[in-house]
Amino acid sequence: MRVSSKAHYGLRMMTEFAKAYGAGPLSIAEVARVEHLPLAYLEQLASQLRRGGLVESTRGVHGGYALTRPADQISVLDVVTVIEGEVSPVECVAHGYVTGTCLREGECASRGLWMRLKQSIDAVLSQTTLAELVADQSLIDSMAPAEASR
Amino acid sequence: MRVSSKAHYGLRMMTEFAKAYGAGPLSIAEVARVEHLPLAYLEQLASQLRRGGLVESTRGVHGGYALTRPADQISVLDVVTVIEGEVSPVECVAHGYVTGTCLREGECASRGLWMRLKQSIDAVLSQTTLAELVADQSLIDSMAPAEASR
DNA sequence: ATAATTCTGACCATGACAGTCGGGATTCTC
DNA sequence: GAGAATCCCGACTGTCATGGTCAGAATTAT
Repeated sequence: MRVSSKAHYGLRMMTEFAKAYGAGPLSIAEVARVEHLPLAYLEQLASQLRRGGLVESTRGVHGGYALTRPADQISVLDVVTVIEGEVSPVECVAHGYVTGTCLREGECASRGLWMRLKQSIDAVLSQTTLAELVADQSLIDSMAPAEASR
Repeated sequence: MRVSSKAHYGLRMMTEFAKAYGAGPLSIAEVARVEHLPLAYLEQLASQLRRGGLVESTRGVHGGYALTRPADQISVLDVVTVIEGEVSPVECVAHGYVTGTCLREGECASRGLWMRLKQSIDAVLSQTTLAELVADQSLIDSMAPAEASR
């Protein structure tokens, strides 16, 4: 019951892309720098995000990545799904589940529980967008200077 | 973002114990039989559940395991927690988290998100008790014969 | 040309998961 | 007391996901 740090990294990268949205592509070298994450690893994640359609890339000298749509139209669920695959506590409540695969199907009492759980998780993750994360961060940053001056 | 089958097995075993509650201990051999789960593996899980205080054991010929409290006082969260440890999407929202461990603490915008997520998951899992799972199962069983007669 | 980028595939170390196995300790039943 | 049914425990194992690293190719601005 945890989010992989892979997905977490991906999300952090996406918030950086969100901040840079509209100002040309942002390189992962830059992301690695400000987020203190391993560059080679980010490369992989960025590729996944691109294949998932969340970002588009520009190669060459002033290249980098940019969101394919505004930050308020990309939810955390979108990001997590692209990186970790569908979030589903057990196989039998996944979207692509084929009826009959689970032998216990008929007599399974906990399926309802898992479905409620999945819905609950999906709800939280889909309600939060990258735009909100960025806004929260700005808020935090604006308070930070006072505290950081020790 | 998934529940291990280990925890799932544990839960299934617990519902069997719940059904047998009040009628003496239930052996894991019996559980393995009706749930079609590997006995040797269940032994390990049962030990964990005992160490976690959810069941108590009786050795010897008519031995087995029994819940330490009524099924309506044991939540799914209790079971999952004993087997998988605290359910927490990321380290920094875990119960025993030591402030300062995460370098980004101050400027982390997603922490609020993870806390909401954890709360949401905990809520779903703690609201469902073993008693309810058993009740659901009885309901299913009472409908099943008609359908099973094909 | 060269430097900055993305892109790709291969590689690797570690640990969790999902078991299996062997034998010991306890307790009921005969 | 012998045996059988149990729980108990530690060690072992194979497979897979995670969290990376690395080398080099392709692309593009300067």
